[in-house]
Amino acid sequence: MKQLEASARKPQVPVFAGLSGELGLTTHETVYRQLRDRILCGGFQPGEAVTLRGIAEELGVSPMPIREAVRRLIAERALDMRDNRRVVVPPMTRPKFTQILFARKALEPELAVLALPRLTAKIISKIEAIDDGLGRAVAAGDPQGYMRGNYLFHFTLYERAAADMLLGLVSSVWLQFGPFMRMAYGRVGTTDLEDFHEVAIAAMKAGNERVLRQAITDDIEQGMGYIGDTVLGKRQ
Amino acid sequence: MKQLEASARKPQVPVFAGLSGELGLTTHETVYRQLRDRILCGGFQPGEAVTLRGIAEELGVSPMPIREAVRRLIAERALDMRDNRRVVVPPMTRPKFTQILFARKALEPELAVLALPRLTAKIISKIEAIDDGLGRAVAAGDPQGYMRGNYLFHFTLYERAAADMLLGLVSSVWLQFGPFMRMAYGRVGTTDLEDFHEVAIAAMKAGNERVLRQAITDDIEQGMGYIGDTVLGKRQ
DNA sequence: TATCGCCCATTGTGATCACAAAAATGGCAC
DNA sequence: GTGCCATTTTTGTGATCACAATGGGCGATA
Repeated sequence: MKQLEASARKPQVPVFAGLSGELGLTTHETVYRQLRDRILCGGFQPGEAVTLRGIAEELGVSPMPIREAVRRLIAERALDMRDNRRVVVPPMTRPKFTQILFARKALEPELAVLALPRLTAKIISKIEAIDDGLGRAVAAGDPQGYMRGNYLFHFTLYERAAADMLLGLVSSVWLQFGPFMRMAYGRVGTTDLEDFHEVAIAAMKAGNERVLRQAITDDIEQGMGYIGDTVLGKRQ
Repeated sequence: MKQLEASARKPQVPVFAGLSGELGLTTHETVYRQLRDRILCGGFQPGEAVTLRGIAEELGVSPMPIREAVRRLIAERALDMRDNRRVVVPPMTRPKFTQILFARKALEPELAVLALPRLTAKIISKIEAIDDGLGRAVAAGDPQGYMRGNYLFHFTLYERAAADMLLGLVSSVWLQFGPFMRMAYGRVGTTDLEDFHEVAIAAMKAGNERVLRQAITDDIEQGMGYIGDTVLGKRQ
């Protein structure tokens, strides 16, 4: 069973209304967002193969928009195309992990500091609400909820920096370690971690640049250290 | 006149032998590299519209591989798709310029330092040869030759770092200011600039990490400052 | 002459088909 | 039972067609 009846060509409207309520989006844009969300929240396993026709059938569209969405994710290094033209969720390696850690520490604290003077009380309380939900997800043992909350916490802040170009770089970096957060947080509890998010929120309220920068840096080092130790083994 | 005779379907071999001698490459990969090279070397003007069918006819292939190549370049922010679905070479803005400068200074010196212990005498002399050619291009008033040489100088070094993930980020950054180097270097002579490449090469030979890091940083600041002042006007 | 509205060309999007290569499968010999 | 080769299936790639929307150009009207 393909989608619909086949042979009768579907009306090729550029608006995709089948999956999400958002109108005005192209099909491949919707597909892209779905795949991206799944990667960021741990919906794929590292090493898992991704086939165009497979995703196409799963989402009920033709392989064409899948091709474009996957091609885009490959460009962002969220997916990897092997020499045999097979598309897979790339595995983590120690060198790659080291580079990701460096890039995060080099870019994200700056984004946070750029956002700081542009924060409003409303945005800060929104971030606080996200952090509360994150805490509940941890307590409930819900790794995907935790990952989504963590992502939203950081990017709700970073988006306020109005620095699209840097945000794009950081998004690409996050897409590359998404599947490994899942591996790390899926198997162990996370309640024993010190919460630098609280420190960061306090710094936002106080408008303290130095403390915010340090809190984000600490959060990155702690989170990535935890992921690295769990997935790749203790640092040598 | 389309490509070949049309109506007679072309044999859809995944190997593209029409444009470059490199075999084993898909058509969209070849197209991607061509477009990318043109962007990096100033073959496009900022604001210039890029149409799928236009490029397709120009290169003598169907619009399909163009779609994938353009989609990839959009993901790397080398091209921009407007709301009207028109694809253009994105213009430069002061905020974007500031972000690019920050990202370059945050990432490229590190790549150079990572490459340093992995450099061989052969690689260094290759980089020296590139720098010589670059000097000749400047003397000959050949902006595209200068841009290509400058690109090769930096990336021949960076590639030795064996840090693919960081290299990908930096590549994306370069793709975003490529068209503006052209605007800057196309209209004014570049002979009055101090040559930090020489300093960098000396540091490579001496294995001096600190000097190399500083030389790359200086080169970035000088080059970007020149581009910024020329294209965007003096800094306010 | 200036401006508004209509028509047509252009362009991106999605679907479908054809093809080649790689992977998976099955059968046959030993 | 095991290993190897031929066949089948799966998968990415490229081409072509159909469609909707945007944009430009032309003519009519005030």
